[in-house]
Amino acid sequence: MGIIRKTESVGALLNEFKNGSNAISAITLVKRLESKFNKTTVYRVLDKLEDDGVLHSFMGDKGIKWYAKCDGCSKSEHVDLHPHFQCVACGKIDCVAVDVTIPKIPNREITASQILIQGTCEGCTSK
Amino acid sequence: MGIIRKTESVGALLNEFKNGSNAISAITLVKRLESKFNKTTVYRVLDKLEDDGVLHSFMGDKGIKWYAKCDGCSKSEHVDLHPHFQCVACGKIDCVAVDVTIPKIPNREITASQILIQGTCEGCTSK
DNA sequence: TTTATATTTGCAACTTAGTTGCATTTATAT
DNA sequence: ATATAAATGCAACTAAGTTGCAAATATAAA
Repeated sequence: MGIIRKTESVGALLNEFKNGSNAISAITLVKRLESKFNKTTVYRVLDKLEDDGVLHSFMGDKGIKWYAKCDGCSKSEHVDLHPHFQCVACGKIDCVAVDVTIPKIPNREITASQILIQGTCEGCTSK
Repeated sequence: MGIIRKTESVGALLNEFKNGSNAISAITLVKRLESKFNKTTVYRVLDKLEDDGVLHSFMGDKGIKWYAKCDGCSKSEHVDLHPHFQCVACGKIDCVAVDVTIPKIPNREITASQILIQGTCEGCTSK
């Protein structure tokens, strides 16, 4: 069950994702907003925004949950099968629009894939 | 720093990975061996076996750590950049030997990739 | 074979990320 | 204006994994 009411917390979270295609970890959002909202609320609103197809989530390298704005997702269908890129130097993750072809695997039916590409981002390479 | 002594715990853990290319989650190993070894020991030995290139680890879907036997890894170089397949029905994960080509991304230097392919395995499809 | 010593182990306590139950508050339709 | 379902805050909890330290043990040296 997604968002039903337009509350302050929903606005605040959407605002965090307003600009940029960067992903933000759940725990980062909890910390950023902890003066205004309880962490339970943050986790719950993130959950609902994902249900609604507004955000999508995925697991980062250290077992923590990240969220990013959906592009072309709807309540009924999440098309966020794009890879994510994590800079091993600064830790930032963003969505990348490249297509990665997953080959068929004998005797398996593939329905989804989680691809985390790791390396160094532009800012960190030049340092 | 990898394994230095051949202790009972090392033997027990290696034994768990003896047959099959299946991955086993750290927490599963902790539970399987909890009558014989402390969980701290299990986590530490897994760590060392990874250092030695005997096992490799990766993150599963729910933020938990999985281990599998390395194939062609050494202490100095882990070549375990192969994808893993997780059955969404039974939860089992194994290493798959397919090659997935990660395209170059502008302004990023790619050093590694974590690919988790999800779907249904043979056993679960036929049910 | 004994001894010295560094490695390994167990234990308890801790950490981090996230979840749950429940009472209170609040947005929205009537 | 009010009823009511949804949203929130709080505290307590869970699950996976980590840390510090004292005790035990594998291995090399004598």
